[in-house]
Amino acid sequence: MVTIYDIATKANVSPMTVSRVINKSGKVSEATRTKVENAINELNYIPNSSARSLTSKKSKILSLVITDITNPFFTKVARGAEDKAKQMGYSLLLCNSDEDIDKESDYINMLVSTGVGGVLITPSEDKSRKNLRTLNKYNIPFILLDRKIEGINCDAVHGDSQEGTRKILEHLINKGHRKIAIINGPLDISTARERQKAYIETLNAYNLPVHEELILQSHYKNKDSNSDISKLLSVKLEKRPTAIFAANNFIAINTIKELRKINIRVPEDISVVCFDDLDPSIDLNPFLTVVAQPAYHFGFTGAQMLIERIEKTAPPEFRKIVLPSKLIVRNSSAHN
Amino acid sequence: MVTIYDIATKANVSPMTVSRVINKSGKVSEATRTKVENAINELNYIPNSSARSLTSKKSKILSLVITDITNPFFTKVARGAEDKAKQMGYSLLLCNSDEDIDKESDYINMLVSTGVGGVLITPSEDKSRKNLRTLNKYNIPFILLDRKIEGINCDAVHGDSQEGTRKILEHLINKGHRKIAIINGPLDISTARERQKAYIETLNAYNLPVHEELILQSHYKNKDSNSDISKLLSVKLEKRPTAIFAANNFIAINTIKELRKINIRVPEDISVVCFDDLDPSIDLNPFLTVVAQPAYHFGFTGAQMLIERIEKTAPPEFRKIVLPSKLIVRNSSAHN
DNA sequence: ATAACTATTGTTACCGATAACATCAAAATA
DNA sequence: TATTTTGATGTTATCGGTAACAATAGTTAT
Repeated sequence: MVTIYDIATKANVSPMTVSRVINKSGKVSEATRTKVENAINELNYIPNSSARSLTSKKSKILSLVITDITNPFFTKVARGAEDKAKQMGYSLLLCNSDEDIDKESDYINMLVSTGVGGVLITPSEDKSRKNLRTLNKYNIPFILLDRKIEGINCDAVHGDSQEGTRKILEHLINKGHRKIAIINGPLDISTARERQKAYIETLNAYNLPVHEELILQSHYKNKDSNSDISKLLSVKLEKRPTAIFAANNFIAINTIKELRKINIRVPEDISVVCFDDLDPSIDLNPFLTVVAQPAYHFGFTGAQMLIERIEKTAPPEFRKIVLPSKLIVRNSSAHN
Repeated sequence: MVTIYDIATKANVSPMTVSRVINKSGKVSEATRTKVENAINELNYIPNSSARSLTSKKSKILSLVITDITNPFFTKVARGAEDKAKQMGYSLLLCNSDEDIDKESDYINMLVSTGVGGVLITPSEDKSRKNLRTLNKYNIPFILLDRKIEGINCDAVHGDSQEGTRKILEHLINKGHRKIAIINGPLDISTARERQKAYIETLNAYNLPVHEELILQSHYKNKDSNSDISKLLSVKLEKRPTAIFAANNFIAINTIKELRKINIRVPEDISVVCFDDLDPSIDLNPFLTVVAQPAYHFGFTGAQMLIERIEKTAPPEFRKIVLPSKLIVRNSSAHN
C-alpha cells in the first residue's frame, strides 16, 4: 500500500506538501510540484479515501439507489446519472433496493457508513422517509427521483403521472374503449397513487363510470407471481374490460402473460397499454403501446442537481423538476 | 455523527468494549453487552466504515464491475451477485465501465481507494490486465466474469462460447443455411475471439467454406452507429449470406434494425440469431432465436466464490467454472 | 492462604490523510 | 537597515475505529 508518506520520502518533502499537490490546495512551488508528481506516478499511488473522508468528510462518490435494476427505465436513469457524474469528476455507485424497504435501509446505512457525497434515490415506498431522515441527519444531500415522499423537503425530479395517464387513457378512449381497467402498483408509492387519481379523473372527465372491480393492485417488480390478475380477469368474463392500463412496464408484461395463459388475445380481445417504455429490443417487434418517460434525463438532471447541492452552487430553495412523458402508440392497443 | 465514544459514554464503558460488542469479538459479559446494545439502538449508531477500514483493512462491501448496465445479460448477473452478497451479509456496489478501459480504471482506483472487500469484474478488454494487477497489488480478491484475461491467475466464471456457438450454428445449418455470416464483438475481448474460433471450427466440421467477407466486426454495446454493417450487407447482394450470427444480443438488435433500413426482412430474407437472451419483454412477442447463458448464475456463483476467497474458506488453487448455455429457438431463424 | 489462572474491561498507539498552526527564508516596505 | 509581508514548507493533533497489550477482579488449584 503506497501512502503519501512513501511519496514524501521519495520526493524528499513532507507528507503535507504531498497532500497539497494532490489536492491542488495551498501554495507549492513549481519545482516541488513536479518532484512530487513524478514520485506519485512512479509509485503508482492511489489515495486512501477512507483516511481522506475520515478527516475531510468530503467524497467524490455519488450513489444511485434504484428499486429494480432489471427494469430498463432504471437502467436508463442510471446511464444518465453516470454520464453526468463522470463529466463532473464523480463516480457513481449503484444500489438496487429491489422495492424492499429493509434492503434500502441496509444500503443507506452502508452509504452513510462509507461517507458517500450524495445520493440519488427512488424511494421504495412511503416508509423510506425514515431512510431519508437518516441522510438528513448525516448531512448527506439527496435528490428524490420519480417518486415523492410527503414531509421531506428536498430537490426532486419527477415524471408527470397525471398528464401521462391522461394521454394514454385518451388514446384508449379515442379508440372506442369504455371499460378500461387499471392494474396499479402498490398505493404506498406516490406514482401509483397519482396514476390512480388521474385514472379516475380522466374517466370522470369523459363521463365514463368508474368500476371498483376494474381497479386492481399489483406490484412494480418483475416477478410472475401475480396470478391474482388472471383470476380476476377471467372471472368477470361478461363484464370484462376491453382495455387495461398497467401502471408500469413489468405489470404490463405480466398481465399479458397471464392473459395468454387463459387464452385472451392482445389486442384482439383486449388492449393493454402501460407507463414506461421497454428496452431497445422492443424495436424489433413493436408491440406495447406506452407513455414513455425521459428516463435518461431523470438521471442526468438529478445528478446535476445533486452535484450543485454538494458543491453549494445550488440555489437555497429546493427545486422540483417535472419531466414530460410521451405517448408511443404501437400494437398492443386496438379499436374496440 | 454518533461514534463509539458517544456509545461508550452513554453505556459507561470504554470505546474498546463497544467495539467488541459491535464486532462480536473478544469476551464481553452479558450485562455490558445489553447495556451497550441499548445505547447503540437509542443513539441510532451507524459505524464509520472509513475509520474501520483504515485500521482493519476489511470491508463487507463487494463490487460488481460490468460493461453495460443496459444489457439484460448484465442486469441478471447483477441480480444474482446481489442475492448471494445479501445472503452472506455483504453489500454490492455496481460500477458500469461502459466497455471503456479508462472508465474501468477510474472505477478500480475508486474501489481500491474506498477499500472494497472484493471485486467481481467483467473486464472491458484485454488491456484490463493492468487494472487486475492493481487489484492484486492491493490484495483485493477478484473474480473474472464472462471474459478471460491471459496471464491473470484467479477464480473465474465463464460461459461456454465454444459450445454455445456450435449449438446455434448447427441450428442454422439444420435449417439449410450454408452461407452464415458472423458479426462479432471486438477481438480484444476473449468471448469474441472464442466465438469466432468456434464459428470457423463449426463451419469446417460441416465442410462449409469460411468466407472472409462474412466475418464482420462490431461492438457489444447498445448504440446505433454501426451502419457499416448495413453497408457491408447491402453491397454483396448477390452473395449475401442467408443467416447472420450476432455475437451478442445488442449486435443482433442493431443488425436487424440496419437490415430493416435497407428493406431486408427477418427471417424471410435472412435469419438472425445471437448469443445472450433479451429482457423479459421478449416473451410478449417471441422473436430472437438465441443461445442464452445462465446470467443469474454467473453473478450468484461468482459472488459465492468471491466471498469464499475473502473469508479464506476457498481452496488454495483457483477455480474456473464454466456454465452451459441453452438454445432457445424463436422466430428470427427460418428455413433457407 | 497464596500462587496461578481466567474472564472482563481498559489504555495506548496507530491506520492515512488533512486542518490548523508554526517556521523560516526571501521579498517588499518603511 | 530594520520591519513587515509573503511564499513555501514543516509539525502536530485529529478524524473513528481496532490491534496489541495492560490491568483488574474474581476463580480455581495447590
